[in-house]
Amino acid sequence: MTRKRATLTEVAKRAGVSIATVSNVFSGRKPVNDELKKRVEKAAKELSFQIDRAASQLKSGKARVVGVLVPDLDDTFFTSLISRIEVMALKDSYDVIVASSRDDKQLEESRLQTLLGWRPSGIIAVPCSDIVPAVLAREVAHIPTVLVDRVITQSAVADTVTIDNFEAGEIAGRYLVEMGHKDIVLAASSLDIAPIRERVRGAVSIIHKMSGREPTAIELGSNAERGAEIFAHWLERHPLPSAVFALTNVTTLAALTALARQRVDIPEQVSIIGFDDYTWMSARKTALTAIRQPVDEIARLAWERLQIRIGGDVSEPHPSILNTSLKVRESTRRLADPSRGEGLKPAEEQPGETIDNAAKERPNRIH
Amino acid sequence: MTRKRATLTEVAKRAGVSIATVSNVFSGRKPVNDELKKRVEKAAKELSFQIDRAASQLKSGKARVVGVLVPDLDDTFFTSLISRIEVMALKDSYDVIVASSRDDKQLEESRLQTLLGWRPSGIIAVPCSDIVPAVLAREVAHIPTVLVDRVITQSAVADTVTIDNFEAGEIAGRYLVEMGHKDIVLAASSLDIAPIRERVRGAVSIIHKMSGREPTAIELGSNAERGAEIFAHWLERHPLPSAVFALTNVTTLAALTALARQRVDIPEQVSIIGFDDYTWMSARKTALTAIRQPVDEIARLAWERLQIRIGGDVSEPHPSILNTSLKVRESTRRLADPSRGEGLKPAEEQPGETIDNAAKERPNRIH
DNA sequence: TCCTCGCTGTTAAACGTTTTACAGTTAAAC
DNA sequence: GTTTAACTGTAAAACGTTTAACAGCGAGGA
Repeated sequence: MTRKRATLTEVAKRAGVSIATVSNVFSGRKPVNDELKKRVEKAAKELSFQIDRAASQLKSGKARVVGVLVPDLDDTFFTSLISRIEVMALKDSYDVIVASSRDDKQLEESRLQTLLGWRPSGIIAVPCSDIVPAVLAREVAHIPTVLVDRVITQSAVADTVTIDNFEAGEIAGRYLVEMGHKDIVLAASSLDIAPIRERVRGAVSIIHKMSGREPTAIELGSNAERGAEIFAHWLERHPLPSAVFALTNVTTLAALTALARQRVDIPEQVSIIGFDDYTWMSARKTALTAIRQPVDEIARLAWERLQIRIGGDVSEPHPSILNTSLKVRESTRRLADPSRGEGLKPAEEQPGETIDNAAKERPNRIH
Repeated sequence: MTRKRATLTEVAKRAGVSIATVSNVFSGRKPVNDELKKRVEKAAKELSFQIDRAASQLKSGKARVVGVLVPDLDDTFFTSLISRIEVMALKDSYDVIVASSRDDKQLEESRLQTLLGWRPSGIIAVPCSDIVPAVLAREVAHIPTVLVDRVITQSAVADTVTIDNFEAGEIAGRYLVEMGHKDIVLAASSLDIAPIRERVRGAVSIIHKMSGREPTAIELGSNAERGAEIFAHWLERHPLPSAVFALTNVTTLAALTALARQRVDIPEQVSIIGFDDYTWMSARKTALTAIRQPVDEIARLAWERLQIRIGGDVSEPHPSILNTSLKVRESTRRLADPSRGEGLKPAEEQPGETIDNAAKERPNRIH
């Protein structure tokens, strides 16, 4: 199986040049005579030679890898983030090492530690809790780091890219109240997660301000199936709310599953706003109205920040905060007479219409 | 930013031992006196030292990385594969480098080439077409390789893990015919992909055998949105079929989206069988009946084969073929009188019931 | 003609580990 | 009391690159 791979030396010998020349041909650091270059390339091809990254990295100290850590590789939000990061990484010829912390603080530390062993050019991490991993906090001065999504912007020790979670809560809350909803349930994953708390705060505050009511927040965890059970259980012992606002894509799934199991009609009996924007949300008779996170933008910005840091920038940690938008589709119904709890039309807006807050001031926005 | 990281030598100096001892403490290859070990560990912690993988790998030749190549990091099937592989990799303390070929044969080659540059312990690849990437074909003798999913088992140059695609087609086809469906559409991604052709073959053959009818196969590509448009367009110029069998998770989404846009009721007007089994499929009023691929099993087997090869096994390429099952839920309706094309009950089986072919002979099955 | 310069190519010294061969020390065996 | 064996620790040689430093050699300027 393992006939040893060709080395610089062998290629050099075969092409009748020094190893430095071969190295130059591959790295392009110094010009090489055309005729020699041809010979080297021929020899390399014949031996199917390829630079050994370990050796290259050891000597040069440069890595051309980034480590990406996420809390869950089964969560579409994180994988779509990874997908986009991989695209930009390729463009700048970096490779990507992925690791999942599985929402486990301890595993997070150890995964980060091994990631660091690669001496990567940088780390993009979605922490699994508010508190920045100790490894990262310690190492942040030595390695470019960007924290994404689950972060408290204020206290950050590194660059961050997040959405305006409070505003996301507000947008959904406002829309729901405007549609006449009063009895609203907030389907959170876990209130231990700062961004989730922010979304709740945003929704609660605007709902209270506009309607004087207090929405109910329930925690469904970060597993859809279990979340569905919890929610179903909750539904059994409470009167049907008129609307549900799911705060993550997983709780969206959980709520939808529970509602479907109990044969609750959407939006006739219960309106719902989901979180994140995925194809399956439109692949239904009553397409889902949802808060859309700008995943592309998040990934782009994270990569941009990382490159800036790799480039040697040592300025203060830079927080980027992006805005979400509401994709209005068909899962929220207008209640004609709020007090009666009954209405006519499913939704006023055109399906597909977007209520975008893009025009509003974007604090800390790059450019 | 980049104060240099501590090295073995520095730790050794601080602990007052030789670098060999420090190395032994970390690798555990040779026993080290407890008192010394303590000293070394203390020194290491103080310097927040961590073995440099590049150096380690260069010297030892062992990598503890595997490269994983998939055609699309936005496709849940592939990411769930990666998720499971990452779990097993961690268990055996390997790291995972991911790369996407974006269904581009040329990119596939180059991604594979760079992957190889890491001198990984092995490669797990989902090729983007039938023909095995040239790099891999050339290198397969030197590096443990497992090909997954999109593979022609017979001609494989390396270990393969696939599902029985023909059988998957048969299962769905048989079920549909048994439910009284005759006018069936096969929503394929691309007939250039061997497994898809097999699924089509399986469905066509059994449908023909049982009902004498020929289903129509249409190609929707591997992008859900575009697929939806193509299918919508097709629907406009053809009479409604009584059932759709979607052959991939993306075409499932595409078909569902198109059907929803045209306000077609499922299963009243059209029955549908999807592919793959994801949470969103159950998170709907009429939960989706679908062919389930055993993703866990696929990942487990792929990893197992890889480990066997890494262990030095040089026997003939080993094909593993897994069986799929039909998750019967609510999206297929029984047609009472096939000729009339109208029926009564949505489905005979209990929702959630599984028609499993597990008991059948499993060719080439491990164990 | 001599000197300098630009252009290419080479030599050789690292980079931070792993690992072999060896040395020293103590315990067990005879 | 000597020999052996069992343990631990160390010195030093790689691993395959990158990258100074340097060398050879025409050409152009003085």
